[in-house]
Amino acid sequence: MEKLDERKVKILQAIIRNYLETGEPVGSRTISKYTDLNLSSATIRNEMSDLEELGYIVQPHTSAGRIPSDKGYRLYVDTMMSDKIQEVEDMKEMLLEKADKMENLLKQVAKLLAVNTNYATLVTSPQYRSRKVKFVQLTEVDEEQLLAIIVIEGNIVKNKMIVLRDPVNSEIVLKMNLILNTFLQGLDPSEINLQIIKKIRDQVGGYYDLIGDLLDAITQAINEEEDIQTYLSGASNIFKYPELGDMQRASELLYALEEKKELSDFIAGKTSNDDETGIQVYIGTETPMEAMRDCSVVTATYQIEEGVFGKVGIIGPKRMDYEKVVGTLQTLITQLDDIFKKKT
Amino acid sequence: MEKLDERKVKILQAIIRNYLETGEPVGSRTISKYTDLNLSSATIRNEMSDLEELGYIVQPHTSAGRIPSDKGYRLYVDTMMSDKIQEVEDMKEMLLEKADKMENLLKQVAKLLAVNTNYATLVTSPQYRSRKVKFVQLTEVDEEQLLAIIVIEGNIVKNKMIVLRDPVNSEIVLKMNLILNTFLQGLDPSEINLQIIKKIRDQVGGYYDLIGDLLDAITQAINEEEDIQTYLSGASNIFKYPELGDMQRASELLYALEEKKELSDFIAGKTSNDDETGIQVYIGTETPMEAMRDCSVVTATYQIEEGVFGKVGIIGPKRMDYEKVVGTLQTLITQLDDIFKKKT
DNA sequence: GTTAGCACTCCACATCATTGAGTGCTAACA
DNA sequence: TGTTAGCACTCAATGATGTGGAGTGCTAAC
Repeated sequence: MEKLDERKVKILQAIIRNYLETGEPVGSRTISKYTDLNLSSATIRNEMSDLEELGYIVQPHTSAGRIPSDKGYRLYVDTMMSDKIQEVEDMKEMLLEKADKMENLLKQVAKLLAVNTNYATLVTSPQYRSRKVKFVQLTEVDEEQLLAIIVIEGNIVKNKMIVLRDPVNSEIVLKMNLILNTFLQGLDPSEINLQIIKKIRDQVGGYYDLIGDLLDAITQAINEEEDIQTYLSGASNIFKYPELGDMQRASELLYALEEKKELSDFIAGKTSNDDETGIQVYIGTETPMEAMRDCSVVTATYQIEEGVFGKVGIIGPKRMDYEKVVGTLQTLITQLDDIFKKKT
Repeated sequence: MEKLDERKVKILQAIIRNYLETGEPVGSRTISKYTDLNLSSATIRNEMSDLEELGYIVQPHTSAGRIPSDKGYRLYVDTMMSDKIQEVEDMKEMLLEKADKMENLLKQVAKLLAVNTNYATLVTSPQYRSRKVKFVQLTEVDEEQLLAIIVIEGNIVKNKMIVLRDPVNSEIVLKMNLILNTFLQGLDPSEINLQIIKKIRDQVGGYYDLIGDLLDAITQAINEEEDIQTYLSGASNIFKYPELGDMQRASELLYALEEKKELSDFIAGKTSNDDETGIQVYIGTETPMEAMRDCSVVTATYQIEEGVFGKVGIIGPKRMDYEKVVGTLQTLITQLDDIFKKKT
């Protein structure tokens, strides 16, 4: 790739900035006035012609101004963005207000981001890597039901009701409690196999059905919700950007957002590696989804504790305000870090 | 209100049916051919003129056909709908597949409905009337944390981590367990007041901070999620109906759907009274929301157990296929009933 | 009471001209 | 050699205009 001289860079920057604001193709005269380069429109035209040849900008049609290409945006995001400082001080307060439950917190985050940025946002629930059993606790609810509480590494609490086939007495429950804990502590659900079951059965002697039911329930509870939850907010913001707005496109896009599967796979999938802040930008066709060819996606990774990650994604038009979005995400991530540190 | 003679009813019915299918204003000639009345278009015109005067149909503009008014739809829904039998046999199976957790079940329901009907659907989580404590169980997690598990009437399980200010020993935890249960069993969160706290403090003697923290955590856990959750699905279906489709409208509507508060208040709010099946239909301006003036909403109530209700709402264009929607909801409700009965 | 016929209305659609923003190119200038 | 002014050209957007067709209302005849 040819290196751009400084003037070309400035012009490209001006074009992108202007386009981000207006959403309209920008012409040479505009740039001539907009920048402090003091160049006539004609000169700009020549430069723009070059920039187009190099692939940084494109013309939607012959007699229109230029708009940035994906390549142009990419250059802008990679090298030209100044680190704006963000004024999202109040975010933290608002976050803390309802942050008592993880699920609510994440919903809150999604909404907050959507309102702040005017784009659609997607937050995925954290993915717990480790699923080792910390301890199990059985409690009698009534004659017919037993409540199993399972605490997993990272203090995730799961619970499951077990319907009893035969009545049991408190003594048995106590015994079970003890035995289950001895055998299951520190185990992964994948490690709960027939051998373990056999050992437990040998220990207890009898109650085969019950043991089977219990272990079933426990593994089920642990594995439950393995499918990452995703929280979507601000989808209606899509309509604020006319370039996404012809029914057809908007419909597809909205469908893609609703049908979160593919999107959240994409967002959650890649662990960021190149950027130390964990923020990544996907422009246009850099996203894997057809419906999003006119969009850009900015993702960030938050960390709850060692090894427990979740993702935040912002979906907007290609002309999204990258600086603001990246800035907002950066502060958000630090805020979240603070909150989680405090909680633990 | 004047009574319509049989012929007028037939014509009105034909108009509505036709409009439901096509979404276009329907003219006299169409009806003349469409029905088995063997009347010329001129006669139909006269009748239509009458129907318009009576307010059952309207003309979007002078030289166009007629479309049903809200009043017309209302009559149709109230009296003219034949009870179609629905072919949603497979629904039940699909439902059971992932029905292990209430939240997942409801999401599943919303999605299923959206896919089946091609409208947007909204499901609200059940509202538990009774919040009486069944029992409480404290467990030590580690030196710094205590896990409180609270089971509420209806076997709703809540849990909460409590960070300890001072270390405690197992003996104290056991004692607390016992005392908490004796005092809290059968109480509503509103009944946990200073008197109770005082009584508990007297019993334990000391550990004032701990008791305060515990009771705080417990009441918090009980009240948490009192705000009804709502699950939205199939919002992108909106775009399938051109009459909702000019950007402006669609945007407002989508926003209303996303900003679930108002909508879910409305859907959850009224307890159905007039229809024994609990299914209610709101047409156009019968809904309280401005953004939905071009929509109809059909709601149904499901029951988990005595006194525990949730709602299901389907949002579509006024020309929604009322028969199908009502039918589908009816079978859904019975399916849900089955599932919940089985579970308990 | 029903029907045929006709004048009328008005939206939808296509056609056409106009406008204006923007370009590319060339020639002149510094 | 880089910059600029000028000019012809392109093309989307806009608006005016005309036409066709679907549909109505009304009247007169059956």
